[in-house]
Amino acid sequence: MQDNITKILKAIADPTRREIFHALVIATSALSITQICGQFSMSRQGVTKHIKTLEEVGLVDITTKGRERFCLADVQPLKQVSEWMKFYEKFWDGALGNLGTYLDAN
Amino acid sequence: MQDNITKILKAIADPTRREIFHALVIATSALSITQICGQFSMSRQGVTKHIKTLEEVGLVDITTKGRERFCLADVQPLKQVSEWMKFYEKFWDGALGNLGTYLDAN
DNA sequence: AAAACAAGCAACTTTTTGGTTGCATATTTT
DNA sequence: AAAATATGCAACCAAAAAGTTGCTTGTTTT
Repeated sequence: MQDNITKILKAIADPTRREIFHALVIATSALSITQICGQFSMSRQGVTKHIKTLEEVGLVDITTKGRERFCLADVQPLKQVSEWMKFYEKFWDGALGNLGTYLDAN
Repeated sequence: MQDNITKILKAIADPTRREIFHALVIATSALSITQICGQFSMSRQGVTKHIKTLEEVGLVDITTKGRERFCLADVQPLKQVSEWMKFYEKFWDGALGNLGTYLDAN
């Protein structure tokens, strides 16, 4: 299909998914699907789908406990984004950042 | 419409756009639309569209010179992504985000 | 055992996105 | 001035994504 960094970027490119992810990161404990859905105005299935795509890229881990499924955020995949950006950070301070800085540094 | 960070993330979530952006960042000078298109197998209009969305979020600056339009990469917008991620970097080292806390608590 | 609850699956609709082709316009070049 | 070049614009198409609703399955609770 597509490469990993693309999938991760697509996952966080959606505002609802960023909200869900954020809610999970700041949560003091794992949240069940229903608990998460309760925080959004859209349908349960809509939220569930978003959680699923987050899970697929590893930004959310899910553990089943009885009839409930508890979600936890995992920031690890973001490292790949960070890694991708690292190259461009070299150009942070060049006014319009093109090669100059890069050549100097290498 | 949508907020800025969302637009920037969507822009870089597409692999072709990341390629175009990268080509511009490492270019020694501004590249014309045709020069950029030459590097891709898809149609000129396809590439042009991608360049346009990159321009809309500020990742590419364009200057017209006669009948040509020259493109330069601008990494600045990526700072917003970096900024967004900063919050989550705090959790970089918790093995699985807050899973530890969760397991301990049960 | 029946009712209530948590959640998944599947089908379907709408919108967005990635990509195409054809045509128009302005600028060079010959 | 005619031909060639660089590009934009608009319409169109196909595939993917976002979101909905209805039904099913398993687990608790009463």
